[in-house]
Amino acid sequence: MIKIKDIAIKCNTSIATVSKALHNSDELSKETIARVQKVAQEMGYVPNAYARALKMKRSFSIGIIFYDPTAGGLKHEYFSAILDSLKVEAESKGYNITFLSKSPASSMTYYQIAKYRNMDGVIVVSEDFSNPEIIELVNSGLPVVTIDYIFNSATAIMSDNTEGPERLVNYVASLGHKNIAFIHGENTEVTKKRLAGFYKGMQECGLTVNNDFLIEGRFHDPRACGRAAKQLVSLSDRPTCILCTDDIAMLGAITALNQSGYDIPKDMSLVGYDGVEISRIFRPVFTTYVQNSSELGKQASINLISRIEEPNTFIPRTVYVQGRVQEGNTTRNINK
Amino acid sequence: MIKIKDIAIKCNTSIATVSKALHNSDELSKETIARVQKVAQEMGYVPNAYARALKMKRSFSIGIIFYDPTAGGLKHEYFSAILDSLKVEAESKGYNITFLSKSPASSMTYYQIAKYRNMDGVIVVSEDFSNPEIIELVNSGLPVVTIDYIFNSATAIMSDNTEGPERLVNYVASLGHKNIAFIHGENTEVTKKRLAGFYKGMQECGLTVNNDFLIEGRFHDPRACGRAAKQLVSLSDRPTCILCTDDIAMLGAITALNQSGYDIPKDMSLVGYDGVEISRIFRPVFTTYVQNSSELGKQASINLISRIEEPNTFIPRTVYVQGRVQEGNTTRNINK
DNA sequence: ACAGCTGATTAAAACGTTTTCGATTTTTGC
DNA sequence: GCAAAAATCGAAAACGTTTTAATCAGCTGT
Repeated sequence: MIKIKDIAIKCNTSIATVSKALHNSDELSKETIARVQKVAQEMGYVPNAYARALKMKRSFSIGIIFYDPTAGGLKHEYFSAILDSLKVEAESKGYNITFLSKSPASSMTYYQIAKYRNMDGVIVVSEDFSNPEIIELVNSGLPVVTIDYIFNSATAIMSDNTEGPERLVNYVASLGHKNIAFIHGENTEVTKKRLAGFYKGMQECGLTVNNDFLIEGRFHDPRACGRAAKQLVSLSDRPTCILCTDDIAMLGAITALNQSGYDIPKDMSLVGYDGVEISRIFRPVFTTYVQNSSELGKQASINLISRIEEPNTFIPRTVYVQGRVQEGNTTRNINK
Repeated sequence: MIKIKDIAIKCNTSIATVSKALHNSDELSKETIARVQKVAQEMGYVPNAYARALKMKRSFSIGIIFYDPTAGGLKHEYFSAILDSLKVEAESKGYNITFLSKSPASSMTYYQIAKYRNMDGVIVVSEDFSNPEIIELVNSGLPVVTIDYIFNSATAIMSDNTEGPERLVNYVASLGHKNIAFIHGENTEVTKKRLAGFYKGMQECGLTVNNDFLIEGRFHDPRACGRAAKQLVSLSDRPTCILCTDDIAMLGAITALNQSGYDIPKDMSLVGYDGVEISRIFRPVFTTYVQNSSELGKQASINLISRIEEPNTFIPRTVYVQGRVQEGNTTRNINK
């Protein structure tokens, strides 16, 4: 392992000079810089990030906590997308990503682990923000950005759960649908926001919400959604379009309705949520609301890094990231 | 940031003693150890991994390279699973995971990045092992484990692509199928191995391979698989069971055959490959070969860590990880 | 009473950097 | 030609640890 000192010896100069040369310091002559850099190159010098971090008190690495006790299935795709974009953005600014995770070996808290590993900041994606360790971390003063949860002391990046249903309703209304059903998720924050968006959209389009058309399903549960869909089509006064809990659940609705002899979208229009891969691959392509998870990750990085690099101008803020309506073939234009 | 020196001062002792006390060194008296640890605890001391790594020349962190220029869709789920299990295993041994990735900012190679960040070892998951940087890394002497590719200088963890089709054939043969078709992928290493497994399985079951039943599709391409499936059912002498390229592709076969009025599995048995989430969620549940990607990740960690910790006893080896047949409902027992 | 132990502690070097500040040389202005 | 200013360089401290080797006090057995 060749180090700065070795270069200094070979160049007949001091380590201070080598360090400066490698950083193109302007208090050195052009010639020295060139000479040192050439030798460094020839000797195959690679700097040592840890020594550097120790001195500079900056590691240029940001930690990511992905705490999901339930390890929910769909989460993987969502998290992958966030991780990917977050990584790309951070790397483009010279930061790298390391996982912060509790090892059974030591009993450090998340905050301690972050400190231990000299993280410049942390991005938290969690299912459970009431975890005391997460709270400790957020309040520790270490730069933190949370995704899909708002602490008032940290910046939060939120996927917008109201705008989605609102826009979907507007879209299907524009196709001529008036009797629109909504198979929504369990009673959670997300569900509340989506319902609010649904009502908002209906109102905007001058449509009235039929309470029989509002059914509670379960997130990512195709069978619950299939049952609910069957229930809806069995109504004497039936809807022409059903917004499903999410794309995975919608698969159940498609299967159930197909088995009952309904063609999608001829006999019933179906709308999903999330825009997972399967919604694009499946035929017919799903009409759905594509969560912009890449943007979530990107925003998380951008905001965390600016928090790190400009600590004085920092005020915690909340960034809402919008998705887009994917106009697929599971919805029929009934205007024609 | 409180450090060892602060504890030493408070304890009226030397930093050497504190360091030893924190490591329960047996050259210290029980009393000193207890006293120091108590004070450290009270002062909220957290060690500094970088300083430690600098001195010990061990960082207890392992790098992971995920190089996938095509960013293929399915890859996400596969990679997530590997990453997850690899992480868990490494963490349980006190290692953490950091992403090694090329930042546009600097022009370091993967090897240099690994060195720069003091990685103890690296796990490589790549689509393209001919990349010169990957080769440089593997030959650098740094502990490396590759997944799904064999270099003779490093340990490789392989998912078995021959055993899968072989077992699937055996399974469907046990259900009474004799005329088995195989929609295979493009002409790649993986396809060659899977075809070999297919032939092997057929032979074991005393079945003959009908060349009309061998069709080239494309990985993860539902439409190609759908077309191939239609072609197969249009044959006068048609198969009773079709092995599809993979689960995603199989979705296309299901759709295509459903549209042509075929019921799965009554009129045609279908078999997938990979065992992705959708194969479990979809109804009917897919009969498929579940790749044991968790085991891949786990083995990668185990082997890398033993390579790191016992460098003398190291010999590069290849570990094959088997999957299992998921007996779903897309295959019919035609014995009955 | 003394050589030799044992057990507990610590001083100091080292890991590979960055950076401050002083020293030395060169250039500038007049 | 000389003082002042500018340019260039280097010594040394610091970042937070671990570890080797040395010190020191208190015992042992003769």
